[in-house]
Amino acid sequence: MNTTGRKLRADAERSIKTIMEAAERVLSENPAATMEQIAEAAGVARTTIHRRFASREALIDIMAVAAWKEIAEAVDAARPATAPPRVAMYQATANVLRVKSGWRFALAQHGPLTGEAARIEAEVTAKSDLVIGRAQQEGVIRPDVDLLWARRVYFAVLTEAAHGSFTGTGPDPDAGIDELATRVVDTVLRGLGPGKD
Amino acid sequence: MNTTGRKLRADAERSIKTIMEAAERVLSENPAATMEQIAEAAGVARTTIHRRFASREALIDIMAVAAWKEIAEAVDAARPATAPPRVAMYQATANVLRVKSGWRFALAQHGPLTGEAARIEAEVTAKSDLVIGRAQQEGVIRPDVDLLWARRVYFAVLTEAAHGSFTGTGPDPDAGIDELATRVVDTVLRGLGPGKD
DNA sequence: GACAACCGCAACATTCATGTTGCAGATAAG
DNA sequence: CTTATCTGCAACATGAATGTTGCGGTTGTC
Repeated sequence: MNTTGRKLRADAERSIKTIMEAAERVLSENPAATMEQIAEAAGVARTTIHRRFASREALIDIMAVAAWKEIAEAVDAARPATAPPRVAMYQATANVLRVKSGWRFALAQHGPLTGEAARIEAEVTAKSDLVIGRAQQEGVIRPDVDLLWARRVYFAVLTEAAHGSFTGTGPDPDAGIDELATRVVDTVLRGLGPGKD
Repeated sequence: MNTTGRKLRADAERSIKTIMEAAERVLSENPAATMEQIAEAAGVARTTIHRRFASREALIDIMAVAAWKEIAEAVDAARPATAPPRVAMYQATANVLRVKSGWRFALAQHGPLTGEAARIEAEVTAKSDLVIGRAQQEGVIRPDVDLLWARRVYFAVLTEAAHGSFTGTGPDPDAGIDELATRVVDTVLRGLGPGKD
């Protein structure tokens, strides 16, 4: 396989991309799917996968890194350190939902992450905590709320929202995502109950 | 193995119980654990497991059924059809959290459930919807909230709360659970933000 | 157009989990 | 106490998935 970062030919790069996309598709429906099934879905021979990825584990790890990089970009694009907390939360939620729809498997927790992926995940977590902390300082989150709990709840609802309901790229795929993001932030901050009665 | 419901000897029943408990322990830490590892944790020979359970799949399925039965009892004990919605929600949450702490693996989603377990899960879902629907009628949940979304959010937060934080049976193991249940219901209904400002 | 890289295919080696069988000794039940 | 059941152990069968290698043909690259 290719451990060295040597320059690859164009068709090889294409194979890698095709394989990772197929793997994501197949594994998101059946995490125990075999290399054979992935190869078939990708339209390549099984040996080609082994040529490009040292092992099944390596393939999954590389997918996780790629996915988490996109998540990190999605969060950064929401300007977590500078934008008003509410805006940052909404933006990050929408961006992350978009990324999650394409990396359902790679972003699912398969035990604790390791290596590069773990590092990026930690970065994302830190940035999330930053936003949540700023949100509390500015009164968007109550002062008595534990921030660790706040993050866990936010992640849980975000992940739940990402399940299903990515039904086909209709006329405007972003409309659904934007609405979903609004609902996530709204639910986490206001809850499901009435304000005061 | 034992397909027929014949009367088993006391030691056989004991084995079954021990195996299921060990399986829950081992599989909750590593869902891909082998029968060998489960047998070792249970202190029995691997062949004994196969004597009591037709296959790995059967073992897991039986565990799922047992776990969901306990969940169903936990929900029923909260009187979902008659108790005031807030009370029922709180009671069900506390009861379910207790059960979840002992059946982490068996209650995790391993693809859609089948057979008996699926039936019980559907029952539980129906009763949850009942409580949530009554909650909305009585104004505990806003009228504009989609009930399917409400259930999904509630389940997501409940599951999140069940992760970790079952640290040892201290002097009063229920104190932690009760506090956790309060926090779950409070978070879902009030959210993390201020009431009005 | 020449050369190197890449792919499909077939064949093989290896490892590992699952499930079975038979038997000798232990243990519950009546 | 007698009998049927249960367990551990050792051995075996099977099947499946992973990973490797070599070759002939194809496809980028310069």
